[in-house]
This record gives sequence, C-alpha cells and structure tokens, in this order.
Amino acid sequence: MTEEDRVRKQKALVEAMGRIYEKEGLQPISGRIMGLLTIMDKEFFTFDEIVEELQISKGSASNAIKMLELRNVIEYITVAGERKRYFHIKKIDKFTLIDEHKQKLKLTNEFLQSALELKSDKNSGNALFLKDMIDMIDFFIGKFQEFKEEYKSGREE
Amino acid sequence: MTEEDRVRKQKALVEAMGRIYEKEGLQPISGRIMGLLTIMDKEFFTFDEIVEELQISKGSASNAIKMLELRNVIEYITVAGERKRYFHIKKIDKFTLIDEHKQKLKLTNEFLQSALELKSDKNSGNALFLKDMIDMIDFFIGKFQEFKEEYKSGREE
DNA sequence: TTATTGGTTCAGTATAAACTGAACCGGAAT
DNA sequence: ATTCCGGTTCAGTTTATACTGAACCAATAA
Repeated sequence: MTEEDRVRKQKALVEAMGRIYEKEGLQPISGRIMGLLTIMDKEFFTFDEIVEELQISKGSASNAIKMLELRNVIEYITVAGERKRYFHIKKIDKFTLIDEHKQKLKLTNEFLQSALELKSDKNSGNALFLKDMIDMIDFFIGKFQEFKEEYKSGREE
Repeated sequence: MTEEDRVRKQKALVEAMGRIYEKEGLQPISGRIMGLLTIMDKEFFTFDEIVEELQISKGSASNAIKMLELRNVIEYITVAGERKRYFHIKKIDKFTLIDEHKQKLKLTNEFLQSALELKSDKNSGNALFLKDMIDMIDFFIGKFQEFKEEYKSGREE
C-alpha cells in the first residue's frame, strides 16, 4: 500500500466515523472531527486545520468542538506566545465505552420495570416475558463490575 | 393508583417507547406500536385498533408494521372465518438484546482495528490508545458467551 | 488606530425522514 | 354487480436538524 493509499483510507475512515456518530444521533461533523484526531497520524489539530481538512464552515467547527468538549472526549493544549488551540483526543478511561453500554442496559431495565409494574395481571404472557427479560438483563449488568476487575487484575500481573 | 391512572401511565410509556426507538434511528411509530403490544394489558391488536389507539394514518401503520415484521419482533395470528390479523409481540430469545450489544462492540472493534492498521507509527500515543481499547473490548466480547452459559445454567438448577 | 488572528453567534437554507391522506387493490359478502 | 373489509402504495407535506456564511468580537500585532 502506497503512502497516498494509506492516507486516502484514513480519510475514508474519518468519513465513516461521521456516519457512526450520525447513527448515534450526534452530528456527523463531530464524528469526523473525532476521526481526524484519532485516525490520522497527526495527533494535534488547530481550529483552522480542522476547518481546512474537513472543508466545513467555521460555524460548524466551532459548534461541534464545543459539543465534543462538553462530552469530555477532546481537549486542547496551548503553546506559549500563541492564541491557537491544539486539539487532541482525551485518553479517557478505557472503560467509558463499556460503561455506556452498561448504562444503556440499566435504562432499558428501568423502563421494562415500569412497564411491568403497570400490568394489571402480573402473570399474563407479556408480564412474564418482561420479568424474564428484566431478570436476565440484571444478571448481565451485575457482570460488568466483575468483568472490569477481572480485566484490571489480569493486566497488572 | 386508580385504574384510569394506570392506563394513562401505560400510554405515557408507549409514547416514551416511541422516543426510544427514535433515538435508535427507527421510526417513532414503530416504537409506539411495540409499546402498545408490550405495555398495555391487551396483548393482541388488530390493524384498525393500532390505527385507532395511536391516532395514526393507515399508511404509517402499514409501513411500520411491515418493518417490525421484517425485524422479526412482532407476528400475528388469524382467526378462522376472519380476515383480520391479530398482532402481538414475538417472545424472542431473551438474549437478542444482549447479542445486539455484543454485535455493536464487535463493529466498534473492527473499526478501531482498521484505524490502527492504517497508523504509520504503531507506537504513537493514539496508536497505543487504540491498541489498549481494542484489547479490552476483545476481552469483554469474549466474556459474553461465558456469561450467557452461566446465566442459563443458573436458571436451570 | 487599524489590521489580523482565532475564533463565536445566529439567522437562514438545505436536506432528510416521518407521516398523512387519498387512491387503489384483492377477496368476501350482499 | 357492487359494496365492504382490511389493508398497501405512493405522491406530497411537515418537521427536525445539520450546516453555511456573514456579521461580530476580543486579543494581539503592526
């Protein structure tokens, strides 16, 4: 693979990351910025470089960057004597992604629980189905903490 | 809580389910139909009852129902001598939800892997971060099957 | 003091997707 | 033969939201 090829593929991944973000209900531009900062070889981008590389308006960049900062996934450094901000990804706790899945399962279960509580007949087919789901999901949620500790201790050895 | 209150709350949950589906990138109406079929006490709804209860057009109902059938989450029964279809939720394998999470993690990791492979310097800060994430997620994915079997055997006893 | 840099803000546009509603369709009943 | 039932199809409307671009601003440089 030529150098050029490699960079072209990296840029394709950046675009793909935009689509992934879009599916999650976030702005594609935010995803593309995250892509830039994680996928390209360069690890620090200024505001202007982001605007230039992604061919987006300054307004969009400003807006998306603000959002990413709020979500706590990017940050920036400054260099003495310069006003520019050099953005880079935050090397968050590895488990954040896993925790998000856990959180989603928790919300699902709270919802199912509410539904179950509102059933007039707790032994109807659907009520039993709900119970079954809730029980199983609870089990999995409980496994998350266990897993984390297992993983951590496995790496420390 | 009065009977009326209970039903009102059930209907609110049905609406909430629509919003959940929307967040997942699916049609809110599909979610509301799923809500009807899982949350309300009635467990079988005809096409017309769905249209009536949710106050939606026949077109929307037809479209959303088709989609839910394709996703394999609802089905219908018929009664001899009637043309109506009585829709109800499919009591799918409990683990479908969990499997979806697993699948999502797999896709995430494939993506991260592609990004890592395209790095010119596999020891750069971001490359190492990617490796770290991939390793952890892989470990976690591997645990899913284990968890499932543990759960199953736990219930059988 | 004026110009430049490095942005932010916001009104307006473009686009996509959900949803409606009306026309239509096949099969059964009258 | 035509009316009703239980839908499907599809063109057009509505709505949401991402994005643009131009005006603006504060800090620094000339």
